[in-house]
Amino acid sequence: MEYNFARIEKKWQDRWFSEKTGAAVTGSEKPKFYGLIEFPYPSGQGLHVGHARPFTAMDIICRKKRMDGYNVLFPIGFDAFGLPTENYAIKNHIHPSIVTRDNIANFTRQLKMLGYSFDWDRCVDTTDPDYYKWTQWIFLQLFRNDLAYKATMPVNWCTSCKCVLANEEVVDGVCERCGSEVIRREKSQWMLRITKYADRLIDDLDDVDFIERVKIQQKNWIGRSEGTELTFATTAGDPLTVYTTRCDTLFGVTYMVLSPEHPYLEKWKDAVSNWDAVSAYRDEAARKSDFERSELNKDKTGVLLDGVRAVNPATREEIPIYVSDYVLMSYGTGAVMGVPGHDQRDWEFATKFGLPIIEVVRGGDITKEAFTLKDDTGIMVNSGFLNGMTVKDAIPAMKQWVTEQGFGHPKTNYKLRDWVFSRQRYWGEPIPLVNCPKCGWVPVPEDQLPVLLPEVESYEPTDTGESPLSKMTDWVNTTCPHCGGPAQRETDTMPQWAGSSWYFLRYMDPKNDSAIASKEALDYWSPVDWYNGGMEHTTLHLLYSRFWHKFLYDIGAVPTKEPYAKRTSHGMILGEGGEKMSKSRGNVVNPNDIVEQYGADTLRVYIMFIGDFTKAAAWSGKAVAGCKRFLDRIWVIASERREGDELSKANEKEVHRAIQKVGSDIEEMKFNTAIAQLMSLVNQFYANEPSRGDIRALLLLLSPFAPHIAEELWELQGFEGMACETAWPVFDESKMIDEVKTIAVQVNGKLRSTVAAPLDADQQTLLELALADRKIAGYAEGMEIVKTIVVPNKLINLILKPKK
RNA sequence: GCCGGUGUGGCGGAAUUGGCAGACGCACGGGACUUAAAAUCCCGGGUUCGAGAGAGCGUACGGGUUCGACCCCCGUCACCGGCACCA
Repeated sequence: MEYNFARIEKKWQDRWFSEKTGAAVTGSEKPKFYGLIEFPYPSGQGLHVGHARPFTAMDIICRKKRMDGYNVLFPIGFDAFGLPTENYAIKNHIHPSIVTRDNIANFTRQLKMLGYSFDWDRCVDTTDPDYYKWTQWIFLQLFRNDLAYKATMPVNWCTSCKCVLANEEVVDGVCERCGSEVIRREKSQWMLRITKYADRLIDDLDDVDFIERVKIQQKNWIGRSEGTELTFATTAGDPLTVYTTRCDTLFGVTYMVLSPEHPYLEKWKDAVSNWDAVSAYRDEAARKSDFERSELNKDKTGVLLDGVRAVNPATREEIPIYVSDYVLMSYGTGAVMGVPGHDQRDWEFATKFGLPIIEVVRGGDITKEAFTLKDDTGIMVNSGFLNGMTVKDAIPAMKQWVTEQGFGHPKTNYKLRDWVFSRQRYWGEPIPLVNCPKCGWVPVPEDQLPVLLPEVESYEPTDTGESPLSKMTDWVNTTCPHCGGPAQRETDTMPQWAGSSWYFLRYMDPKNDSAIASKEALDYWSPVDWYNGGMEHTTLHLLYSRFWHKFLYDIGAVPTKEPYAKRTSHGMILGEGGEKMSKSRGNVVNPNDIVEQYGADTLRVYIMFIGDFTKAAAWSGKAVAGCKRFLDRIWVIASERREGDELSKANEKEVHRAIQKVGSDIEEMKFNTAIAQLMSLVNQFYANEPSRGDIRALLLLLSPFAPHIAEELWELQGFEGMACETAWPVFDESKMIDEVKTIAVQVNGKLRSTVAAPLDADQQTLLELALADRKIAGYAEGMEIVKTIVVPNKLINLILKPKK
């Protein structure tokens, strides 16, 4: 009989979906396991082989967990709001909701074709009003708790998408999505106060099992730094406050710098004698994008503020104040103290402007570059009461001094900024607020949610930068929920990150119409036990969703502080030549083609065998065929009716080892070596005819990886039920023992021979066996044994030296 | 520049974390079956020298620790990812 994968895969998928073998049961007595993958964006291109890697991995884990007796929640959904769909809709004059519906249908078909054991009854779609009702509800809670606010600020503006971008969406000065230029633009935007959660987002990482590089990347992104705020008196009267992490260098401050956006510039206008030059510099800086301003190795530029001077509180000396765009308004206070001896940027500025450079930490050569080391090697000099101390001691000493003197105080700063939450686009969740001339911003009452996205004629972006919704006057004009007077709806929509910030909660109870999910479901399923996803989401989705979840925890809406107990990450699938897959390179592999040619099981096995799951891996068409060959070999050996329900004597050792190895490899995401182990087992069966019991074990081990062929062979062999619903086999360590061990024999640390020895042979026995070996005897000739090192059951190393 | 990561045959990758480097697969070579080819099955293989038994050299490079190092330590180089005038 032939291995007809197309027929078999269709047959078993129909059966799994009709019998709902992937269904999760809220409240079951079994232990629960919640395995999560990042739900896909349903693009027009359809499923990519890149999706297949993490999806197959988590499917294998979840299938194994079910066999281990867990009540598994393994859900799927679609993150369907967003720009590509909207752009496609505009270009082809099809409504985004229709584009979305078609794309979801296509994705669903493809996901089912790969045999993933999702609980399809829990499928969510972020563009479904029954879903985004709750996205809007969460926004309203944020608003009520003063975590959403409107602010006019310079924002990143994509010139092509005609839309505001979050900092995270700007990559190398261009739009992450379309690659167009991003400029700065003043706009009034809804903001979320993620910065209020900065400390908890860092500190609570200690309580979760995330891979280390995710934790480090999140910490770096949040960028907490412990420093000091210092206040300098000025001749203009206004005290000037700066932030520094090196208050120990205060005696070395020889000038001050303000950012071009610093409010004091306007304030000091009359006191500044060269205002024209200052004003011109400021205007020039304003015209530049953030990217231009921060371009690599740019020469320092700046202008002296002629007429105002600051006073160094430590030395009491007057020092000049400059304006320069190397100081950012958005970090710290927008002003810095210049310490050219011990900060490289200050050193460059001082060198260019001929400012004095004072050494206050000994250890470097400040005529050549700034000496920036902060460790114990530096000793304070030219620094009054700090002289002779190490930098390490000087920092707290200075902190204490400035605090006592009233010049400053300790201060923590963060690189993290608040989250720009508005988008001037159509295809997103409407922000459920009404602007009333009398009452200000008023939330839409919760019983009126969802605020539906209105049907519009044109959803094209406007040149003014207003949302397309602003043209819908019927929809925009409404009454104030508070005073009943005429008012206007907010026309901005939410960013794509909104719907994905809480979707894992909705899976727990997806049809609930009175809450994001029932308390019972939240208590039962929380937290997500294992979340696997891409590293590219570490500082966006993963951080945003942790923020929302902590907020929901604070208002009592969810039972855990953290949403995800464990986070792992997979490597990218690259094209055949090791380059990123892209349409322009023409190296994109379509899963449909692979499934058609080899079947879903082959694709699943190959994508897991391709290499280390955590590292990038290049596609190989030849190697796919090798995996098909592996399944063919299984078909041949397992489709034939076998005798004997026990494991065969010849194979039992290898079977037990495989049960152990495959099981532990799945837990550790070492899928490639798990499959290698299965291949070895099949090779073993080709050498020693397997019993029916041997085949049974093989099929169970195979079933998470290649579930269709495993079920078909399971049925052919006449085993009961379905393999995917059978318990994972148990290994017996005592059956895995070799009675005879091959022992490596080293002479002076070099491998010279191997000998066969009984299990657990002692040193004396091993020594005798080694010396009985012809080659070793040759080496030992005329030598004496100085030392013998034995690693039980592994190795004996003889240290020899010539006899005197 | 800073923070992470990686570097092993012709190729993808293994190595119980200090104990026989190269599992498993791809590609390749040889054999069996076949009129022939494909498919399948069996065998082989790091590299150099050697007819051979065998010996030397081998985990990016240079040192070190150790009876013993792909693994630990110090230094260097290359590539990948993230951040980047964050004071």
